[in-house]
Amino acid sequence: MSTQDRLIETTRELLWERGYVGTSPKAILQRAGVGQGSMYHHFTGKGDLALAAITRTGEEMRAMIDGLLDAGGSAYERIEAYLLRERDVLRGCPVGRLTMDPDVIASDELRAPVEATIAHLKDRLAVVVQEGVDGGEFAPHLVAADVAAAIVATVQGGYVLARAAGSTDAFDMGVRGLLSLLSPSSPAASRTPSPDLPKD
Amino acid sequence: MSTQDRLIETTRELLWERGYVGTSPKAILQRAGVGQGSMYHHFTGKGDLALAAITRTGEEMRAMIDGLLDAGGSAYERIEAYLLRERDVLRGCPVGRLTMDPDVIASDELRAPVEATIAHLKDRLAVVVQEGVDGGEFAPHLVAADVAAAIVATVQGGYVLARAAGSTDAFDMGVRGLLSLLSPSSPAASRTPSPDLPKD
DNA sequence: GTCTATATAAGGATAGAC
DNA sequence: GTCTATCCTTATATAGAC
Repeated sequence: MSTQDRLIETTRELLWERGYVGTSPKAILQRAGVGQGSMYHHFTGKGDLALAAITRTGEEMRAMIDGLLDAGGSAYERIEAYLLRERDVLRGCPVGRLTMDPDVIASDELRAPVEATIAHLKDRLAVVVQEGVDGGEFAPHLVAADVAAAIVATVQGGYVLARAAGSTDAFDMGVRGLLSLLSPSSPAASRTPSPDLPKD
Repeated sequence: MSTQDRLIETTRELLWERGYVGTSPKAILQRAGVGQGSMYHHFTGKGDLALAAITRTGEEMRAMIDGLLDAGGSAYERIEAYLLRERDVLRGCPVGRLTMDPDVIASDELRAPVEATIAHLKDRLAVVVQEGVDGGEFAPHLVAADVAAAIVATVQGGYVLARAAGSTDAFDMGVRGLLSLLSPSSPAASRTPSPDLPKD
């Protein structure tokens, strides 16, 4: 791995652990094992390096989301797959946590990849929810975009609950609660989409 | 207001805006308009002052929650009142945002009031949800504690979505999505709890 | 390209005058 | 109780040697 890559990867780790304001160039350099000069050779400064790191984290997350939602199965199953995917819950979301960082939010450049990643997740989920509504899996009055936002919010908020309590339990509870609301009629039944009906 | 109170109030503001790692004693003193000596006279240091500030914020929030949930109305109405209460959405939650602060999470003392506040909110909502289930307002298969966690998570995550997008819209969408899931059968109908039936 | 040295400011706390 | 002065460390960046 190149020195430049080492810097980006180390920065990704530290941004995840401590956020932007909590991460110093010195901490990055020490953990990466490189000198000051290398960093300022490849990047103009802390912000520039953080931008590269956040961008890469966002790309990775989008790829993971696409992988989960592109897999087969009913709408409910794909949403369930997203909600139940393995996570380091107590570490929080490497993208979402940046929204609580004042310097990230204050910079349109740093916020852009965060916004793009969250928007992508919401949009992809909205399509799945709409498919579920159209296929009769979900209640017909549901607004796909609203439910998608609720799904993303439940996950992001689940991290908050878990970290507040110092335990992953609250995250799991929130996810279970949301899934139970998504399947109101038959909680334990296998859910097969009803066949398409002629629309007239 | 005493100097001590000025310090606490100013610290609450800054913790809300910038979190713990992003808030320096110097910034507090400048905004409060007091000298170094006063702070170190009343508090042992930054952490001690932050503890007082977080504790007060937590107490205020708990009082507000109780006020909302103690008010009359159906279970749905009280949950709706909590979800739709006026908020400075783009500022985030003054308690929840602290869970993303590495130094707060690393300190059991600083985390305690955060945990207590979130737990109180979850517990109070769980009681309301259970009342809604028992009264026939909500689907009988719902687990109150799980749904309560989903409600809190939707709000906390809604802040994340809103701040990522730089707009309050996503917060409102998530709340609408959750409310629509809570009222699956009759989205627009007025919801009157069905009368209690004898339990045997 | 990478390193060490240096510079300026800020973070966080102490000492002691008033 | 409150203030200013001082102290040591860290944050962030630049300069220049190799």
